[in-house]
Amino acid sequence: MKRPTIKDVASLSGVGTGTVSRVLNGGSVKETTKIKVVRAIEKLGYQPNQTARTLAGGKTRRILFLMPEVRTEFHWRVMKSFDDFLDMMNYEMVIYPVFSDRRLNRLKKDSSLLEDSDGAVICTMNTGFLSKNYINFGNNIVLFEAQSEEFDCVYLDNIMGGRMAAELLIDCGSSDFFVISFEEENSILATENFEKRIEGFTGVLENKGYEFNQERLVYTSFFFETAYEKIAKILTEYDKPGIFALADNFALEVLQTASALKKIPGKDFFLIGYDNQSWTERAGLTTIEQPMEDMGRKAAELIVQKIEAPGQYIQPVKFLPKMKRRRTA
Amino acid sequence: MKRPTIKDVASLSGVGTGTVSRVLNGGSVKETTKIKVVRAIEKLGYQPNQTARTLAGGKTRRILFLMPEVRTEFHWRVMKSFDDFLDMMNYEMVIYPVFSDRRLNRLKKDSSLLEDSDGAVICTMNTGFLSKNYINFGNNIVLFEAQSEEFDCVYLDNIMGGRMAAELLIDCGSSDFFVISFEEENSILATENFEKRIEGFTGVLENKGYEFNQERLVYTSFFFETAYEKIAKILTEYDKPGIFALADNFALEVLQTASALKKIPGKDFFLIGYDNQSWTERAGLTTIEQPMEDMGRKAAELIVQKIEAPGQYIQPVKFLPKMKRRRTA
DNA sequence: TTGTAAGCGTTATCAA
DNA sequence: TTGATAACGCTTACAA
Repeated sequence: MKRPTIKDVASLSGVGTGTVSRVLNGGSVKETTKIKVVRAIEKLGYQPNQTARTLAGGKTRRILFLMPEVRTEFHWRVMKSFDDFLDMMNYEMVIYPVFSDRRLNRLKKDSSLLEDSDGAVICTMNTGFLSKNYINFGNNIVLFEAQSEEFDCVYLDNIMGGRMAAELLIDCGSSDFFVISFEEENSILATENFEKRIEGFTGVLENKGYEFNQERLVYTSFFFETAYEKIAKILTEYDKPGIFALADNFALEVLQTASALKKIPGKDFFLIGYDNQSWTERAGLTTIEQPMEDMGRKAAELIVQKIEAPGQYIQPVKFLPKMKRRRTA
Repeated sequence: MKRPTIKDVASLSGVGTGTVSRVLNGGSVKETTKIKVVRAIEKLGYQPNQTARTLAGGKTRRILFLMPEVRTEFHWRVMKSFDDFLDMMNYEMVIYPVFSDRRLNRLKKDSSLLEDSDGAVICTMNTGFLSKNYINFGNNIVLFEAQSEEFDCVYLDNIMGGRMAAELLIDCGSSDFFVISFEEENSILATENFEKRIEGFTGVLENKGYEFNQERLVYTSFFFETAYEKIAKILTEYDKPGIFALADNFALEVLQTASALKKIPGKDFFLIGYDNQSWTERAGLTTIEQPMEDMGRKAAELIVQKIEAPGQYIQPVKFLPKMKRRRTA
């Protein structure tokens, strides 16, 4: 049994296909005919064919969310907030995980997925590939966690975040400073964000005459704690070291190492995280907040705006970090 | 500037569209004309329009992966392995995260997304909603981490996993047994898997005359460690307790609690995790392996098979858990 | 307010 | 081996 088409609906309700299309898409139709059509639709269990719609120039009401990473609390919360707004506007979100170069190349090679979407949000990704014109996104693009002159974008002022961390740590009385960062596994993941945090951080230190060199940059990983020894060394060899963890995840590792060593945060050492993840308040971790929900929602607003009112100017939206001061610094 | 179509290629190379289509899809074309066409394609930078292809009767070569959870190592690795095979077969994977009832209802209400896919894999979800016929998936469905008579499915024998845990813990000499589980946040997430682990576990205990009641079931959460006190109590009040953590995540919490309490795993208490996550070997955690990569690949094989050779029998594929014995038990 | 018909970019059939 | 042409199911002028 074949699936009913718009023609079946039209003939069953005794109208033209144009009329059916109009009731489907909200054109003006007389109330009585509308009722006839709706009844036929229900009777047949008709569902419009999305492929045909797209080909005919219609909208999909679907937005593609490109993300190189989906496992972090940050991305999870951004995604949910993004979806909340989209749902309200009657759009649908689909995730395209870009966890490898291969996935990215696939997208470049076959852009049908993008064409089947009204727009795309590109999240936490190196955007170098974009300007190379590899991909024709049809212009409905919003960048997330990236800065750009050419595209609408939503990002946090990471340099300021780094500065705030340095200033507070200095205030606390530290004179030896360390940064905990991570080793990237995914070359697509935008690391500029982390570099800017470091830039802001070391900028202030230099300014105030403190030393900082590459040896004070410790690498761990997002999902496995791998820097125990190095952190332990910092905690034991320095007096009141000031540690800036570029993500709350890393701060957790410091906290646990300290706990094993019986070092007390806020007294024996000072620690600042980044993100303001949900567990940090309970843990008493001083951290730099990223307003994830606000940022996710803003990205959703921008992409919907672009779709529904094309031809606007590029809007770069900068969010400001906020210090959440708690026990560790 | 409009994107070139097959017509542009045809006229530039002086052939008909049918011929171009044939070189694109591997029909028989004379070598010399083929060269002309290929040259035109390259010159124009022509890319076939997937939407038109689909409408003209083709497939989308796209598979939707429905997941209620994307943050765990388990789902991440399954997803990657799944994608590896799909990519090899020239399919494209897209994720539809089902992190709320609302998302699920959306899918029920508007199934265009599903129709735009050649098939769907439904992962770790309560499948009750499926039999209600809410969704017409066009029959290309594979269930993952769920058991069913009506659908192809890939799952692990969780009852056996539970049994193996109980037997080993008994062997180790424990006589007090505990299970660490989690509190669900997402009603769509299939909890049957966890229930079956418990079922197998307690089944063996009862059989061998050991007591187990609800009070010995401790709840924590996947992403936040919330059971410190309860675990500490178990570790201090019982002699050589045997602890079965229903996921490695929970086992990690036990390990950390024990470390703070100076209790030695494998001596003061025995601990078995579940999954065989990548950090467990280094940590010396005894755990029950789920062959994530094999399972992901199998699901990919099944869905491709269903798409390319329809009308097969339902295939339920059961994987067997494997004990990875290490220091903690 | 409505129906008709011309696209949208392919694939597939059928003559040539 | 080819080219012309009819689908595929919809949207959207345009005319009535």
